[in-house]
Amino acid sequence: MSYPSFVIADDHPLFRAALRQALSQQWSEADIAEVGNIDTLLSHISAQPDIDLLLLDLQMPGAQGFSALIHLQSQHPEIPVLIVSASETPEIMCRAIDHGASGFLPKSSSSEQISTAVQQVLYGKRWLPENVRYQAQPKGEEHNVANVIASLTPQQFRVASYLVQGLLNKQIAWELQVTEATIKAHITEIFRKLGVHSRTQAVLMLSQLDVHTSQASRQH
Amino acid sequence: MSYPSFVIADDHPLFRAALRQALSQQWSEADIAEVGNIDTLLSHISAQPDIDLLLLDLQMPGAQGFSALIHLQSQHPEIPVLIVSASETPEIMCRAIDHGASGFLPKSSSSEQISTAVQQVLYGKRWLPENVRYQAQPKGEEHNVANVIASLTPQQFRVASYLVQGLLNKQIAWELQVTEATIKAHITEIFRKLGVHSRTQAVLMLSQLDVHTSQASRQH
DNA sequence: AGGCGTATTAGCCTTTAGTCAAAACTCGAC
DNA sequence: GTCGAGTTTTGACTAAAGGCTAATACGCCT
Repeated sequence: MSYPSFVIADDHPLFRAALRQALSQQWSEADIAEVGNIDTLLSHISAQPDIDLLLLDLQMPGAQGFSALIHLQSQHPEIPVLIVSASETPEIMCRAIDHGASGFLPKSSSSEQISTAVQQVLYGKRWLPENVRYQAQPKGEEHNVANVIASLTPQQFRVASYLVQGLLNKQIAWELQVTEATIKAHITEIFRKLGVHSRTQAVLMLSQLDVHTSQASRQH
Repeated sequence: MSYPSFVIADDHPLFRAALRQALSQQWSEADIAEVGNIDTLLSHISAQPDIDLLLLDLQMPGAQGFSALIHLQSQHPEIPVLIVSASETPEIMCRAIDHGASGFLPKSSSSEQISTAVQQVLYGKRWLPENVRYQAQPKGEEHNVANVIASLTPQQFRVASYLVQGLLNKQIAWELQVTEATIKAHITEIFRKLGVHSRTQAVLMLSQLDVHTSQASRQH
């Protein structure tokens, strides 16, 4: 692994650049890719599955909360994921670990801490901030919803992501460049897997996995 | 102003470095200071009040929300402040302007957009992202979801409660012993007060305030 | 080759959602 | 009392959602 391959998934170009800078100091020959949304991330992984570490932001356009992490773990369980997030609460960190992340890195970390964390995760170890110790979260309804999310196909997952952002079928169709009929077919299948019979109930279930920060739903 | 003086106030060392990088590309001779908390910022301003522009993060330890901005504006109204925040909602941007900020820059901005914004603010102009137009907040200070809920009439609140449980209009009508048309009228009014245009977006907003009690959505 | 799952789309139909204008009902103020 | 603002209610109308069947295409596996 003398030339590690990294992927940085974050919607802030400046922060991506900063992460790249921190990584390239330690691994000068690394292959570092940057993506700004989930769609691009999924496409990139499909085209180039040989990834040593994915640095993933929890708050990204196209995926609320842990849904992207869960989906990635089911589709590509061999890729280690280091969550990089502005959230600092131990609860969110442990939930990320529960959903398959290899580590959690607050965005307030210094360049040195980032290097340390990445190195630990590359060695196969788990990493959390010094003051946090892992503690399994009580598993309840969230676990069931997580299983459903893991069972969604990639395209179904994209549709679900837009669905839980409050978009209309017509808008989702435009975003994914398909017709509305296709979206309806996917949504019907998502309902079946979730065990619900209306859009509202689906949104309520999926939004359980949201990291409850302070984000308003998208306006259009 | 051939040698402008900047102050970057953000609690993320990596992001501070990225901002410094973006600024020094345009203003190679600039005097750029970095602070990571409000106390240091206030001390720095006292010692060195000759500042051309302050780039201020809204989420900083020592000052929740707009309090730091308000305080700075009252103590040093002559210092232009460009808010740099992860928040992307037009409402927060306009509230920042209302509290005296000279501009608002989402953290998702590119290096070029940052240069443009800083330049505009240095020229004394106001700056907002392209797709956002300034609009004074009509509802006074706080227009959050809690306030909207407080403004609902009793019947509207009942409808909202059933709405956020995933019930269909028909089911709500049955529960409240009125016709479906009545429920629809109430829901339209709830949308207006929430500022949304679809049931899904309303549910997303209202469920933000849900305590983690009755998670399971009701089935028919 | 054939089978299997995924993705896409169409057409047709029913149900649900959402807007608008307009009644009817409350309840305190004058 | 009655005036009026706010609330509650309703039907008519338009848009969106959702079920159903069926067809095409792509890749993957044995």
